[in-house]
Amino acid sequence: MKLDTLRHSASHVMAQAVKSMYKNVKLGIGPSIENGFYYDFDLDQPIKEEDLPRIEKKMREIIKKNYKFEKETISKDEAKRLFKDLNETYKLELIDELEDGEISIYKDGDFIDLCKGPHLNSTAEIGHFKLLNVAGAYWRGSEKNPQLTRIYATAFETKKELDDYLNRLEEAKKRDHRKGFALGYFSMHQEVGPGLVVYHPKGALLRSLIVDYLKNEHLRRGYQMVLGPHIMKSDIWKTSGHADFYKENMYFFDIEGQEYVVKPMNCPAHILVYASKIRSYNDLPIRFFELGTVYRHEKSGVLHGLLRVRGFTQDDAHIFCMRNQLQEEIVGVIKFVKAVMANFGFTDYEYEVSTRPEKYIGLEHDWDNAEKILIQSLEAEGEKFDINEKDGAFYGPKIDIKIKDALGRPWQCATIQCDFALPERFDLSYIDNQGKKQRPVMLHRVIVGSIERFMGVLLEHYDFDLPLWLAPVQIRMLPVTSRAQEFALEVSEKLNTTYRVEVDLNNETLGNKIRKAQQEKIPYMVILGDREIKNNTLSIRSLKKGDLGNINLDEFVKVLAEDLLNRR
RNA sequence: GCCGAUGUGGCUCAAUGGUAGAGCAAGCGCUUCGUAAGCGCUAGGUUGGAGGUUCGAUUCCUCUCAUCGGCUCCA
Repeated sequence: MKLDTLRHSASHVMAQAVKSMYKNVKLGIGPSIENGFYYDFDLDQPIKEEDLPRIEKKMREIIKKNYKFEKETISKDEAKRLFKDLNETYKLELIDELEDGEISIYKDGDFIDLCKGPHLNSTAEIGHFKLLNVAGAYWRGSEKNPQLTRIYATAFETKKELDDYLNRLEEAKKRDHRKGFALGYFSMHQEVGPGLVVYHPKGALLRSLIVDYLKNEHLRRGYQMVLGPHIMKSDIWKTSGHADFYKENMYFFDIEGQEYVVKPMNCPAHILVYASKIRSYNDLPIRFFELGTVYRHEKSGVLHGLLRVRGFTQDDAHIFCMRNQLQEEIVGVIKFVKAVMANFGFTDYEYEVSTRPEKYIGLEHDWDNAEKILIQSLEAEGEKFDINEKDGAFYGPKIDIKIKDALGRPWQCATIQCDFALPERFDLSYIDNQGKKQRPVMLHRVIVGSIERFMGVLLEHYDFDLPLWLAPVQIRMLPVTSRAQEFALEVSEKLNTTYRVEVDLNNETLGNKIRKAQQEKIPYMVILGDREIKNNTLSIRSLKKGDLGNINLDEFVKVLAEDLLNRR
């Protein structure tokens, strides 16, 4: 039995239950999805989360009655009459778009739905299900359409599979990176504004570790650092096209009658550096890198912790090259992404190629060409990918790379975008070996994407238990009694030239200090008491492995050095 | 932006149309302790903000801000 079939049948039963419990319900669609299913309803009154158990109860009654799922095929006209009688206006809209000929409907008990199937034999075969949450969703995914009430749910054949899935959801909730607000990483404030992050010591340290690493990796791969101002006159954004195509996301303001923009992207400054002198084909490719902080006016409803914010910093670079260098550059970036991500502990990727959208600038021919090169680059790297039709940026097609975390959830981080349009708009050129002016091609690319988002993903991936090189506090000294405090400070002095060390001088029991260090996910605890003072050794406790026994300082330093190399 | 929900001390949560209570955290004191919570005391809140209803609002209503679950959008 296919899970999809089971879930889709469960969605019919859910619709059946809702229709029997509420008046004037109109049905949207009710497909099975990756981890469950949903059904959309147009209702007179809202369904609330607390109503879900009642709907579940009704569903169980329906399942118990063991209705057969019966398929019937009728003509398009008959279907129209049938769903008109049922007052299912959304279904009528769907029927209108179906080809003429036979249309299939499914019945179970008194419930009829437009549906191409397949279904289980009867409702009793629906295994174990759970309604999860209620949400608003636009009819057919367009914000111009009315908003329906969507109930998300899931179903499995066995109770164990259902419980396992619900446990995974719990686990994901426990790992929520927003715990970092309480753990001293960062904060957001009503009075500062939504989507704007304030970094606290741990967060600022983690951020700077990530940023330092990225800087070094770029420099040794032939990127040059550049830096643009955070505000620029709107003129340059008119040239770039952003003032037209990206307007609703930009912050405009006025200075002495001049219109300015807080930069939402870093490309214009990089382009100005490129254009600042005559470039030879010998100079290409030129790779400009900036840890560029940008501000984008994201709609209030889309903000989400660190994963979607209004002010963020990108590890952004623009590569200017000749057309015949494009594929090599793209392959280089793909390799770069994989190297960086592996170093942070991510080894599972998903690739998507997004093609020309409705709103675009540039020539159709260039778009087609660029799409071809992106696909060839992925093939050259032996990577599988999906095509995301019409989802490119307005200036060019792109490859999006998603990393999968410890719980198997995909996160969009890296993106590689081809651009034939901006070089045209800014009249960029290089001199070829014939002494003639040529137009370079531009690549926009980020590796981790937004430092903010990446930190959120990292924290959830590791459940705050960061690898040693990224741990804000690497070692905490725990003196057992006040007699050991001096020794603890002494050892700390020796270690803190290389490592981030704290000494817990609180008047607490050892158990209490260990508990706190464990909760704060500090990788190494060094326990010091009379025994250690006497033998001049350290009692090491590892966050993950527990008591490692007594060793001397040199041996501990070796353990640390070893662990630092372990970047997974 | 849209649909729905939520908003109580630093954190997690309780309570009520008659001006709020606990645990953790914090401060002080006692305790000097061996691998995940020692004991006691103290302090801390104009219940997100504004307005309204009421003799009286934190509780009811309206607006607003923020957050959460989604949709659309996206790094």
